[in-house]
Amino acid sequence: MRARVMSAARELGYEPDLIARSLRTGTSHTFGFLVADLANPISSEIIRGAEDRARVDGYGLLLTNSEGDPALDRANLHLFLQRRVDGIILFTAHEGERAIESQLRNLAVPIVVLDRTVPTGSDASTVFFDHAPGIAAAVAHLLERGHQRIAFISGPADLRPVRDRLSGFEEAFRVAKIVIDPGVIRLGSLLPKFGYEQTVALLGASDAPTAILVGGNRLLTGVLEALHERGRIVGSDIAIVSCDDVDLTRFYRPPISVVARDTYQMGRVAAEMLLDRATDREGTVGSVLLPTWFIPRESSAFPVRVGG
Amino acid sequence: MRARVMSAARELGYEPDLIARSLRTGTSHTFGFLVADLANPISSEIIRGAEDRARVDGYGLLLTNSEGDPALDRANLHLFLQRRVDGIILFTAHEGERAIESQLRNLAVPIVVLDRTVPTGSDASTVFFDHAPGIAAAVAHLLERGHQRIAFISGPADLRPVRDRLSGFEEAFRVAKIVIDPGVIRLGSLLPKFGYEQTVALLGASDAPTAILVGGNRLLTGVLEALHERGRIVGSDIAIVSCDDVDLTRFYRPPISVVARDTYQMGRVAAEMLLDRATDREGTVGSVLLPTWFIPRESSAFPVRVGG
DNA sequence: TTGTATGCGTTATCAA
DNA sequence: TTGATAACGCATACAA
Repeated sequence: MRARVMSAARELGYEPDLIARSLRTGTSHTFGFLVADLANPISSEIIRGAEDRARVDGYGLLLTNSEGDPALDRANLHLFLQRRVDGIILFTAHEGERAIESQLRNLAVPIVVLDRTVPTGSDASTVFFDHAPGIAAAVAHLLERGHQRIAFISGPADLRPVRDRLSGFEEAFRVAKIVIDPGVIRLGSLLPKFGYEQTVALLGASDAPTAILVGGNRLLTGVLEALHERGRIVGSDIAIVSCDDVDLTRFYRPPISVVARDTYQMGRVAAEMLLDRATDREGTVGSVLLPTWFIPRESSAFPVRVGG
Repeated sequence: MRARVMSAARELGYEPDLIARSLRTGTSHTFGFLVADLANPISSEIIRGAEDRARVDGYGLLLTNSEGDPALDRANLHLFLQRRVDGIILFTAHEGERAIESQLRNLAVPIVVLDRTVPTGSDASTVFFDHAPGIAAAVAHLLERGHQRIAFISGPADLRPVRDRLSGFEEAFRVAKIVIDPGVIRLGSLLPKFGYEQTVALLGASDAPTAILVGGNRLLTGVLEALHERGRIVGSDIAIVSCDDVDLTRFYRPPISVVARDTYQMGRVAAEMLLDRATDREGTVGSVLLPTWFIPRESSAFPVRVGG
């Protein structure tokens, strides 16, 4: 009797309507993914990981890109809720946005926040990268080669990855028992323009650094542009270490040393955490810390000349 | 009377349920975006354009990545239909997939296919890049500098962008009244590995090319790897022209000439076409052709030595 | 096992 | 203008 219905359904080309099913069951089998900077290759990798993992369990990904605009973040988050997504992955540009934080407190659905600190009391899950050790290893590597003045260019000081990288930077100096000249620390923005400006400023100073640690993958292009303009040769005139192992760092001549991380895995883990909470498998709010590691390459291999 | 309801709604924190609305109205305000290679920066740019445009009209983007697997493409397409999306953007890895093509014939929703030929009789809209002129300009530029043996490495011959680029390549030689040695045309795959293998083979031949035209942005890393390995210097030992203006081509030393295109715009246009059909504004099946252009840089600037 | 009724939260229709 | 009611397509609960 059941078989007759099935065959009739096939004959008529019946397709279940997932929207009607969602209305009835209250589960949309969809996660919202809010990303602030889709142009960053890091973002696509995370999305790829999350989509791969979510798809296995039949979940789809609703993607929005806010281009770093907090108002858009807020609106998109609101839309996710109205669309009755079963979970949200948040990869915002800023931290401590009032409107977002209030959402994080009384949330109707599971949320995973990526590499951003969440306010105490919110029950959002988190996935962090452990930036400090990778950076510390990079700085130790530079110090070993005789660099004394190592500049650090990175984003706004209130952003968790920036704070984390800064603490790794400071830690390495502490271990080496060397005092940091605060003038070499340039925090402000993760955009290429900032990398360019700060590099120009650093090179122009009387006590120019012999090495630059670039704390953000998009900063690197700005830094390189400035170095090219001033005729500095990476890997002999100046040592460079960047963040994230992208095509540019791998295939630049000389290859550029980086602090690497597995962004695809971050996406997978985030989706996994949502699935654990969305389905029945005893999911709860949690936090995962993923490693970073230093990959030395030619851009920072040369020993610095003493006195130079 | 209406005002009283509104204020009560606000007081109770009422939020319309978009799923219920979808069930009733039959419109989900969602587009499905099927991409085959999310790891390609080109894909993210297209997605960014489409999402930006769709959002303005209140449409969301449901994203799936098939990693070039036709079976996944098919499954994802099917899921889109069950989810009652209002339109679909298709950016597949292959062309002429049986299962996909049959979907394209009797489609329930508007579809826009990106840079792939659709079977005659299907009423899918299309957005193409006009690859040939950009490539032809690049080849003309190389011929002017005295290059006689210009290799062309690109993807599978049945892929529209590859055919299109090949025809631009051939056209430039025809105009210059030079016969192409078929041995320099290497079609097969758009992946870095293929670029590496073919470059190694080309360099090893007795009549090695003096210039390589790289027909696909991901091929470039493989080509560069092979050149580095063999100690060839880009821009003096050999001329290089690649496709797509990405970070690597802009900041490589010397900067690499490229055939550029506006991928963000492709995304915008695709979303626009779907919106025209999804809403009432007289949308119909159409086709848009977007330009490509040649950007000469140092990697191909030097004149080739006569006889060399 | 098989059939029938109810409700999910909307929008649309029709009466009052 | 305002109010009551049906229907979108499914899943569930209950009756036959």
